[in-house]
Amino acid sequence: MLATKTIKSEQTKANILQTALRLFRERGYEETTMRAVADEAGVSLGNTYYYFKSKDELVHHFYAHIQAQAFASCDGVLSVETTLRARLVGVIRAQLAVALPYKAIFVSLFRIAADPRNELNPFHEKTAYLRNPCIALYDQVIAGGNEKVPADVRNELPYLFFLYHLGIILFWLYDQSPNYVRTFRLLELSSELIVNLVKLSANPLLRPLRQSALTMLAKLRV
Amino acid sequence: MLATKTIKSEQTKANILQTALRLFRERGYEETTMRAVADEAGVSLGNTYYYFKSKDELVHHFYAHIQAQAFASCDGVLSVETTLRARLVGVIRAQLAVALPYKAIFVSLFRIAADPRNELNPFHEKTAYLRNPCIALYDQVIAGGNEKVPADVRNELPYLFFLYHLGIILFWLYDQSPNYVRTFRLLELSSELIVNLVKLSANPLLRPLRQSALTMLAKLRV
DNA sequence: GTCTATAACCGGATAGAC
DNA sequence: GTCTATCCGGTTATAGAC
Repeated sequence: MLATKTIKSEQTKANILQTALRLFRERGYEETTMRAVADEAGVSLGNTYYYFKSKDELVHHFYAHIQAQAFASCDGVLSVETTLRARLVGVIRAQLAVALPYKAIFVSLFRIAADPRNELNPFHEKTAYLRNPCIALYDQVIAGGNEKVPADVRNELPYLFFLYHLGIILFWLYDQSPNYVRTFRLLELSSELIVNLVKLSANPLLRPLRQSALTMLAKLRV
Repeated sequence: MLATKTIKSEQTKANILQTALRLFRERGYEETTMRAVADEAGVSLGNTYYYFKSKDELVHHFYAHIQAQAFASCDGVLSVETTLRARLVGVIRAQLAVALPYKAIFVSLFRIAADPRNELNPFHEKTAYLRNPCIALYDQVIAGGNEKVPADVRNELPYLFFLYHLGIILFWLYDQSPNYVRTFRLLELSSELIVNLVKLSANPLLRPLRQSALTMLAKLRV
């Protein structure tokens, strides 16, 4: 009896989620009303809210799904590329590629995740489980590359690459160009700049600049 | 007769706006309902919409109000400071000082203004009336400073400073430290870094890096 | 033709009955 | 677990007063 009920509830929940994801895809996020999700899933509005306490929560399930795909795709890149730049660009490209078909939904999600008070923002402790693997990914990016990086810079780089990757995503969200050519252009050009800057950071001429940059990062660390 | 009516309507409009700004301050943006604005102003909901066709429009007035104050404050800075760094830091400090008492409102607005599709976002054409004077301000910052800047860099710098200033504000929105000490620390340290980078940009050794940076900016220009 | 007020719509979210 | 009924707030329609 209990088992039957549990199974049924899981089916209902899965049904609602699948319906919602389909409608998000077909109509976009804002155009998908909770009433429409309930109707199409063949349940009541109240029941939909019983399983998902907000419309946002439906989007977060979708987001988690995409994340898993993206990380799998990055593994492929890291096992092939050997230069720092190719690995960095490859990983970001792989993540973008997975997200690309769902841009409209990511834009909507950003609205929630950008809120500093929202526990889903990319710097909140509650999203550390998402952020830390991502930083670890950029550590792998550097570790497997064949460039030498000064030790002090090397320490900060994974987190800086994580920030860089957030920046690219931010740009993408605002990018209105066809096929997001501007985003990919930015990625190509800025990654070259960044990798060159990393290489140059070992140069004595840039030592004072490098020192004050590292000091700044140290002082801002929480 | 006509004049009387016009005057009365202007008073009504001003009354609604002042009430809205007060409530935004007291309760925040999302917590301020249009019904509350109407109630507190002693007019009907319909009348509020007669004068302001959306809640966003009230926000535009709020922005304009703050910017006018901020610019006045910046004038003082620009007539006193002579070095590029002091002018840059002074102008950003002045703007932050004006915005400081309204942080709660800015945070709640950010959730809306961060949305690329929302007309309140800082890159939207509907906010050009705020953005362009701001870029012009940073042009003044550079023009009145006694540092020499290579002409090609000089061209891009006002917009880059505008982006930098948005970055500082973004950091501020997330900053939970008492009196926003982290934001001011970031401002001090990063501005020094940036001004040093601008000075170094004239150095022949950095010419390739500078060139590719400028090329990137040119290619990304819409 | 300028202004004000009331009622209603829409969609996200909740309460409480069964 | 599921429903119906309802709230809530942004927005609109409309009717009419001056």
